[in-house]
Amino acid sequence: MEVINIYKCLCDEQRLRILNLLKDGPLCVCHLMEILGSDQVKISKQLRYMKGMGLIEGERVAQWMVYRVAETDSPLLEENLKCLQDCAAERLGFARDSALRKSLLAKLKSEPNACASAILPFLQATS
Amino acid sequence: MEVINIYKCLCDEQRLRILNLLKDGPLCVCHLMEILGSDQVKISKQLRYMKGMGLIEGERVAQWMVYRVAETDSPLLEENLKCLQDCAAERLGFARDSALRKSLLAKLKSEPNACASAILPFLQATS
DNA sequence: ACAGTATATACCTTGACCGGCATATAAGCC
DNA sequence: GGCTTATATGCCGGTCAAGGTATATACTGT
Repeated sequence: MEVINIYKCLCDEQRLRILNLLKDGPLCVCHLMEILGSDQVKISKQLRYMKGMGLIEGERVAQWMVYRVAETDSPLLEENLKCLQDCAAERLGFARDSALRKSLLAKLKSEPNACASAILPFLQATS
Repeated sequence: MEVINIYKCLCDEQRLRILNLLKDGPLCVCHLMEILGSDQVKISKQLRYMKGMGLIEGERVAQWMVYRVAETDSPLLEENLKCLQDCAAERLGFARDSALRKSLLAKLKSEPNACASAILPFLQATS
């Protein structure tokens, strides 16, 4: 995970919001679309970009792709995501996004659909 | 100091090196040119960019421009510069740059020239 | 094999930034 | 007012990234 690449990912608001969501646990594309209120192509492109930069990893589960923050030896990204939560949360709507994420996952647990049953095993770690 | 703007400045290696130098105290353009081994136009453009983003401030002293990291309420930049020193110093040659900065300032103090006598008052705070 | 869902990619246009070169501005010195 | 030094800006061509639209791929279920 190259220093410059980390910053290249962090310098876009949509990517920041995605990373803020993924730092709390993996999500699949359809969830990101719903939480961020964006369209599939835009999200896919940002994910591809960040994957190319080594920040995130994707794993296919049936028809879905589950993305997560990549394991790393550099504390830089982790440190930034933590710091952002304190000093920029409201500015970027992180709280709203995280709340949406939480209610979305809760709904998936209480009313599992196909997608939910496919990805829930990956989400248990994060409630 | 906008979060995104901070990251836009941090995602370029030359700008990172400049910020790493300025975090230890103000410098003028000619010193940055010498330490970074780069040419005047490139340096000036990067400084202008970062000034536009609110990361640094410039002050004219006679013929020279003295640049420093802007005062800020957000700890994000400071936190990153600190973190970079630990986790990316060698990768980006920070140590070499800082050593050059130190020897340059030492030389300015022992053999003051026109430039030195103009900017030394601004550098006292940082040894 | 076919249809449907989820996701990725290709192509195009636009805008941002970078490097190189030339030139302009600002200040000091004679 | 000219000359020099220090720094900034304008223009241009190249590259990279973003948005939009269309299309391709991967997987599932029948």
